[in-house]
Amino acid sequence: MAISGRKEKILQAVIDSYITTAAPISSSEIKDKYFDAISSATIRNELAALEDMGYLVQPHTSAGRIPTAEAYRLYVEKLMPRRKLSRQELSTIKRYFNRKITEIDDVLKSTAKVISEITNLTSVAYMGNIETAVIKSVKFVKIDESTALVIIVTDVGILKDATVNLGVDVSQDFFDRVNQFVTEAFAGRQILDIVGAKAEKTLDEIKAEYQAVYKTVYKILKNYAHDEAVSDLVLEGSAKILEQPEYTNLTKAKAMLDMLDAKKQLVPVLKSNDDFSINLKIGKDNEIGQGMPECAIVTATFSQGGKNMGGAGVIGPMRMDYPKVISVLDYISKALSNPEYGQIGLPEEEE
Amino acid sequence: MAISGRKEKILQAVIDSYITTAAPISSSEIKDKYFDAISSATIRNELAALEDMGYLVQPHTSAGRIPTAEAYRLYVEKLMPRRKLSRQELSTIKRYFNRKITEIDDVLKSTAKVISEITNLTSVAYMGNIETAVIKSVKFVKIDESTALVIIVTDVGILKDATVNLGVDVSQDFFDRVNQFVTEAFAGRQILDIVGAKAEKTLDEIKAEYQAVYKTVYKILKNYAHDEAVSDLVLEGSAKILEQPEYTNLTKAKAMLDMLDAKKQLVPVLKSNDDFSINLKIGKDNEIGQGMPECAIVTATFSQGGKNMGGAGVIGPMRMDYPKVISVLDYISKALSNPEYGQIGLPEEEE
DNA sequence: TTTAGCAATCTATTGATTAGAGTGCTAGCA
DNA sequence: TGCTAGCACTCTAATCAATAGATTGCTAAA
Repeated sequence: MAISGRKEKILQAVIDSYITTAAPISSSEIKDKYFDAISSATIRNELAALEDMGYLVQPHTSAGRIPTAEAYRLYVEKLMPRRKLSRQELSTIKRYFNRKITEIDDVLKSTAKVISEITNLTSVAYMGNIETAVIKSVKFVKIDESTALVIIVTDVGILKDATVNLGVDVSQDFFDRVNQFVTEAFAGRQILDIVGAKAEKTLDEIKAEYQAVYKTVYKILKNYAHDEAVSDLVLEGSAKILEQPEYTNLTKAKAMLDMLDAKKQLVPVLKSNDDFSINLKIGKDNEIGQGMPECAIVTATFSQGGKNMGGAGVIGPMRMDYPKVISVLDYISKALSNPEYGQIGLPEEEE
Repeated sequence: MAISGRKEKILQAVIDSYITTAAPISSSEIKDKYFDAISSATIRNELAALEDMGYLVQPHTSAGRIPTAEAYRLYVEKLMPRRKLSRQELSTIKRYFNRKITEIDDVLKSTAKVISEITNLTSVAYMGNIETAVIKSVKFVKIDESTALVIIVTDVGILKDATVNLGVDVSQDFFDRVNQFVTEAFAGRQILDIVGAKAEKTLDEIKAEYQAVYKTVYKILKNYAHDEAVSDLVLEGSAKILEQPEYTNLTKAKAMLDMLDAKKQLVPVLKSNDDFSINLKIGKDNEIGQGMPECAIVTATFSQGGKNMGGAGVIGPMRMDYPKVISVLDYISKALSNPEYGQIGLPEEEE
């Protein structure tokens, strides 16, 4: 059923009000604050209709109305006023990204922090599937007599490096040759390919002296392809969830925080539906097993060269300031997708 | 005033009971569960005396007694039964540390995780002052045409590297010479010395082509000497705080979580009193500004070669399972202080 | 189609009452 | 001198009834 213009306005009023006050709104309150021209009784009729349509509910008979998940969805898609970031918000973002940012990890941390600060919600940032990254080069760097640092450079950044124990002291010359060998062996290929291919190069084909390093790199890549996803999820401001009135109920708060603590569970929810740049999951959309409390998750993805690099977003009550959240996410998503954009993503080089 | 043997036993009974039940204990309950030989009236007298001595309080007149911070302190120092780790706990620890552990960061994460899992409390792990680390070598590694990775190897581990933009494509030969130069310039010295010394080498003394790299390394070290401490603090299981009955009060819970969120505040508290291997801060000891809720912080430090490397511990209600907490911390502290101990700290090298 | 009016419903708060827990004190006993 | 039984006293927590207030849905009239 199509929704009339007046109904739309009333629904918007209810949502606007609920987003700021967190309390059910009554027909007379709507009249006073939003519609001076029509009576509360008329509004009541409209409210009843909106309730029939599934956009509103009453906590109990003698209470006002609150929006349903369906209402929020409509709100975000059609009703919501679009807004721009304020000068202050923009400068907050810039401030965060002007710090030293080197590894992928740092980008995630900064992103999550700034989103949480501006929206006052729990935020999350994660990296896209690293498996599809293409390796550009591999280097062994000698650290001391018997250990080396393995550095794997990919098109999406430097992988968190690992040290390996070589057992014996080896010459610089050997390192040079090894580096040439491993780069030749791995460069230009996707991690997925390398790990996925069955018994790709039998070890026999490899010169004996390189077998150990080959195995080492292979093992590191395999690690990344599998369980590493979890560590590349950064949460910020999980305590902020408690500021929301919907989580004054301690049981709900606990459920929420537990879910956040077990980051692993979040990954599939966050990574699903990555087709759109802004993604809204609300109410039933994001059931994680049983214990998932009612909440909304808004995420934005960022990509470079058509390749999905990762995403970031907020987790909070369904009643959240969508215009603000979406404008922030939109900005940051664009910024991260394009390093030139506002200097974000580039380390500051001056003093 | 000295405390009689029977008072000690009664106090211990009160604390034992309170640690497990979280409820005030009455004189008759003490009699039933711990002292069948003497009457509840006698126990009441002793309890009144212990209250006068400052070891017990009553929430209200018709309630039982609960221990004070003072009581816990005495408990940990004298009364508490020492216990060993169970086989299961040991295997949990081993399981955590058998994963790939490379950078300092990973050690902190694993340490925090395992402590939190075993004690069921919020845990924390941090790195000691990096400023006193002695630099062993510095390396620039070429990543692509115009960027390089800076690796600083110290006696406490590899510093998280920063990428720098070189602007122009430089030859491998240049890298080799640069690496020799920076290592000569910085190796063997404490970060603190380098940063602290005023205008140590005027840039004029340095060959023009090396000035940029010199400045880069200097800047990185300066960063480490200052604000970097915060990122080297890992928290785990902050939601666990909500499982404790003392934080069913939402205001208290919020205060606690906020404090944990603002990791920065924690640093001075954690790093104070690092003289002892096990450190107990309880009640008033750890007032952080105004909002700090009543809680206990138990930390252990670990060191290598007499040098303080960092610490780890738990944060929870004053009523916590001290015997367990302390035995875990003690074990982990020893393990981390000595890499040979139980294979902890060494990456597994097999499959 | 809108609106005024009103009965009906439900929540939230208050106050009073009660049952129960636990203490402190007193007086008697070994 | 130290222990204990007994009892009055205090405080909490739970229950219940009563009340005030909020908000609706419905009806009938404009």
